[in-house]
Amino acid sequence: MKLSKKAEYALRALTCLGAPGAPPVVSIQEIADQAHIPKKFLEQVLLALKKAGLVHSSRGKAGGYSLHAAPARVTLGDIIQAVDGPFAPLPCADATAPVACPDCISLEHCWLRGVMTEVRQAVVAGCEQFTLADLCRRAEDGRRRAGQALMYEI
Amino acid sequence: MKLSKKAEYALRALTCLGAPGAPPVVSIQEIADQAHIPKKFLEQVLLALKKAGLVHSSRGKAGGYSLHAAPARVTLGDIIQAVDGPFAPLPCADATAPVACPDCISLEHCWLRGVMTEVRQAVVAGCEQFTLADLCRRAEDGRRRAGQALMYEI
DNA sequence: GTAAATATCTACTAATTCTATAGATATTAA
DNA sequence: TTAATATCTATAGAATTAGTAGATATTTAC
Repeated sequence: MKLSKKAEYALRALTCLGAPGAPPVVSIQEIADQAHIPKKFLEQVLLALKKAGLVHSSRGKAGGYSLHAAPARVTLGDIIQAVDGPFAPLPCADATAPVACPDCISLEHCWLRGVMTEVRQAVVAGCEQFTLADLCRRAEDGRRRAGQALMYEI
Repeated sequence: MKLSKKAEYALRALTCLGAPGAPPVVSIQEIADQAHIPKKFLEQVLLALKKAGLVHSSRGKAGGYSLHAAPARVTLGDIIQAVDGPFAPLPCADATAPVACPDCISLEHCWLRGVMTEVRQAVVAGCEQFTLADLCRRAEDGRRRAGQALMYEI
């Protein structure tokens, strides 16, 4: 029940790509600078986001990253799961590939499984109430209200 | 988003204490045997549960642990938080003692804070739908359906 | 009052996961 | 051909989690 750095960085990076006025392609270096994220670590994060289909990348000079999916159709849950793997309080309560827990009886008779499956669903629902579009809006609002420089001139 | 061993053991230990036919007091050793939990580790778990007021203990010969609160009034969330500490995706999104995150602007202007606060609430709600009484019922059902020996004769 | 069974406390070790860094390679545009 | 970029593999360091060890205090029964 703690947001990993990887997930936090993913959120910051994506809100950077989705900020009003952001250029169509942004390099790792620039994201790292804007969002204060260690560059080499950010690499890994972006790679995970790419693998999950959330961003698109282009190589070579003037290369970089851009949002792939529409911000309104990407949820907070999608982002977290892209970098941290699927939500699963227990191996047996995984949504798509449940595996019996080490010292549990069996998948069918594990009483914790049903409980944890419902907990997982609650978490997913809690994360699906926010879209990347929401996050970008909130991030921009936050910068405004803090009197901070906006990320990009618009 | 993973159930810690501590929390899992806490759940197993408490359902052991709350099982139908359970004696009024159960020793650490017996809980460890019944629930297959490393005894010394279980010690720490029970101490945390005691500190949180979920169990009562008595020392000396014939001492041991018993449930303190009514099982119907203890939620899954209470149990997890008793051993793992408060739910807080970020330090700034703690329910009772929010603290500004290391490299965030400020408590008031952090846009992630609002988001994570709502996520936390969703998690808490998901955990509050289950009471210890529910868990005990499910655990007993599970043992029955698995054709396992029941925990205590009734 | 002594022995045995119990909880409690403090400290430590081992294992795992998370965070971050390093360095080499591939790709692209100018 | 060069410079700027993404990509890949590996590893190091830090933090957290899981588990163990051993000494101490308390209570009951005899």
